[in-house]
Amino acid sequence: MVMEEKLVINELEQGRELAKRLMSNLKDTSSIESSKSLISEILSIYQNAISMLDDKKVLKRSREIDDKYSKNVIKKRKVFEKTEKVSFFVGAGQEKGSIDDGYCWRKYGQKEIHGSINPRGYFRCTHRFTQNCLAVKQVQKSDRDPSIFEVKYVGSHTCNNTTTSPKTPNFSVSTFQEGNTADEQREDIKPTKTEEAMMSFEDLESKKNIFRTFSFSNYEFENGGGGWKGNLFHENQLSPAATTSGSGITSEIATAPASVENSETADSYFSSLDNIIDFGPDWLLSCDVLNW
DNA sequence: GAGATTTGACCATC
DNA sequence: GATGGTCAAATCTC
Repeated sequence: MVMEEKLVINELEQGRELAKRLMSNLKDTSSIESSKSLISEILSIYQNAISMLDDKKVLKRSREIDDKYSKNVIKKRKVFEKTEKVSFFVGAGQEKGSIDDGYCWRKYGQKEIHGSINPRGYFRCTHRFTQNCLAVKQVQKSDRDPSIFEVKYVGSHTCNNTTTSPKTPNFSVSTFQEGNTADEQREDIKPTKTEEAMMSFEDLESKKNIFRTFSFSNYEFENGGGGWKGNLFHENQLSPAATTSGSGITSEIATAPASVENSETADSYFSSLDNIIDFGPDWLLSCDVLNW
């Protein structure tokens, strides 16, 4: 085990001890201030641990990219120069119908993913060749909760075309952005062009709201409409309505814990943390206390 | 017939 | 060698 990993483990162990103390404190309603202080410490420790892991990852990625260009070889397997990956968690009851995100997607592949029950669908922008739009998304039904779809966006739209007028979909969203620490993600959320477009038509009051689980009605769903060209919402062909970049380590994770497993970064962190601390109702309470 | 989806094959990466 | 991402021919839908 390398030194950095030992340090991370040490940090997490400290967090575990603090969490235990926090649990004891929570039984005593008179020690709320003390609990808040402990929570701050815990968060700081986890942030350190995550940052350590992130630094390692960034260094590794940097080496990969350097290798790619130094060899001047075109790789068929995509090496994303842009690390913007977003996961969406589409709520229940949406297997049928459509969520129109205003962009036109074309499915170009589907794969059985090792360790996953459900296949992953691969979509790219219809205008890929006409407008050189490199936006891509991957859609996979959650193994834990079949009513949830996990959607990963890679790249942003450079095309001008949108398929329809803006829609108001009904889905829950949880996001994370690869390569950023949790605090950076919360405080420095910069949407892509796609995201800006989506936010404008969804009438979201602020970027902060994106990181709250939300749902609102969708006319097409509720009326059984066949938007999105009438066929994109069979199980692996959905198109969620909004893209947001930013943190996955937000309250969304806590509100949709069953859905983070395929996230490349946040899920691994949280699956580990989950073994250390039992994220129960108190955890959600803690998030509220800290204004997450 | 045009455009979208399906699916097996190919290939890069790990 | 296993896995995941993409290609492209076959097929389907409108």
